[in-house]
Amino acid sequence: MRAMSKKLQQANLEKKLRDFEQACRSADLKLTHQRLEIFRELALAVDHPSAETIHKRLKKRLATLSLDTVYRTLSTLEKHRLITKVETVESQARFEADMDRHHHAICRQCGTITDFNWRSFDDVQLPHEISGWGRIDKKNITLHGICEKCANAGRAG
Amino acid sequence: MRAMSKKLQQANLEKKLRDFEQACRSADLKLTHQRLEIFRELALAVDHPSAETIHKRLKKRLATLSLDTVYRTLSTLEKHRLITKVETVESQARFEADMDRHHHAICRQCGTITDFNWRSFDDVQLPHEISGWGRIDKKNITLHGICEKCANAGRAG
DNA sequence: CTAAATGCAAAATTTTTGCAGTCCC
DNA sequence: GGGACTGCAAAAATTTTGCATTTAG
Repeated sequence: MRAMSKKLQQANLEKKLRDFEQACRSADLKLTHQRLEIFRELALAVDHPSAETIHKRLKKRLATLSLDTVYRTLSTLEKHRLITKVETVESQARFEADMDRHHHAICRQCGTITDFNWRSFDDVQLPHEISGWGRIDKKNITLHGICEKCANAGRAG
Repeated sequence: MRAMSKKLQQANLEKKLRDFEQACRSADLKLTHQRLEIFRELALAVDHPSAETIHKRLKKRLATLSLDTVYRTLSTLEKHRLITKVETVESQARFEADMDRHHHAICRQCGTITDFNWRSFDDVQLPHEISGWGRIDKKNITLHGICEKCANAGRAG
């Protein structure tokens, strides 16, 4: 849902990686090979992968990478607010490296999570009913439904 | 966040239970003691409990109730759209029996999930960016932050 | 009666942890 | 070199499943 040229995507990824390295230094996190690759994989992914999925994908390049390192790394990066855990209804946790304000649409058929922006919503005031609740850090929308691809596959097959 | 008199709450619960029994009959789900009590516990709860929490609470009254029955029952009721799994970032799944449109505020300190309504949001049109995504069944807002109670506790202690 | 539901036990899945060795700074 | 990080293995936490028995309709 976010059109972007290949060139721009590449530049974007490189900036993200530079920012990541900087953030690790500031936070006294060591820039290990595994850590860097896990972050890069997540920054590159558009499907909000789980720890297991990231591990599976990296195994091809990093044969010795262990699943518990992936878990530990994701947990560390989340603690330092360099990545986010996505709120879902699934049993496996899913992650993203995009820390800009955005929202999610989840297909309950194929599980794909798609990002979208909604600037006018981001700035709107919350209803009075919840105004006394406390300090709000984030307001996320999650759409649930059936994506176009699955809807068509259902009709076809 | 939803003020309601005790009397109204009681009448509400009774209606929910009647509707539940009716729905079970229509769906050919047997009205077992356990099933009824699990639903009642969830309908009564305001904190969106996990399977384990429901089990713990019911154990006092239903000493023989097993945790796997709670899991199985919640799964069955969710499949029949009589309850919902709440989207969270936690590892334990949390449930609710309130099937009316509403939204959630989650405290990342104490984990409490609070309901709120936002009718004007429910009717608003989605941004163009996501309009071609597919068929949308639900649009949920989740607020993340620190609830008033935890904020005060932090300041005090 | 009969199909569905329960309880028990065991397994599967997902995530976390202790420890010894390795690697970044 | 020293503390943080990794991999291994084992454990913990969460959820699911097979099967014999019980129960609602």
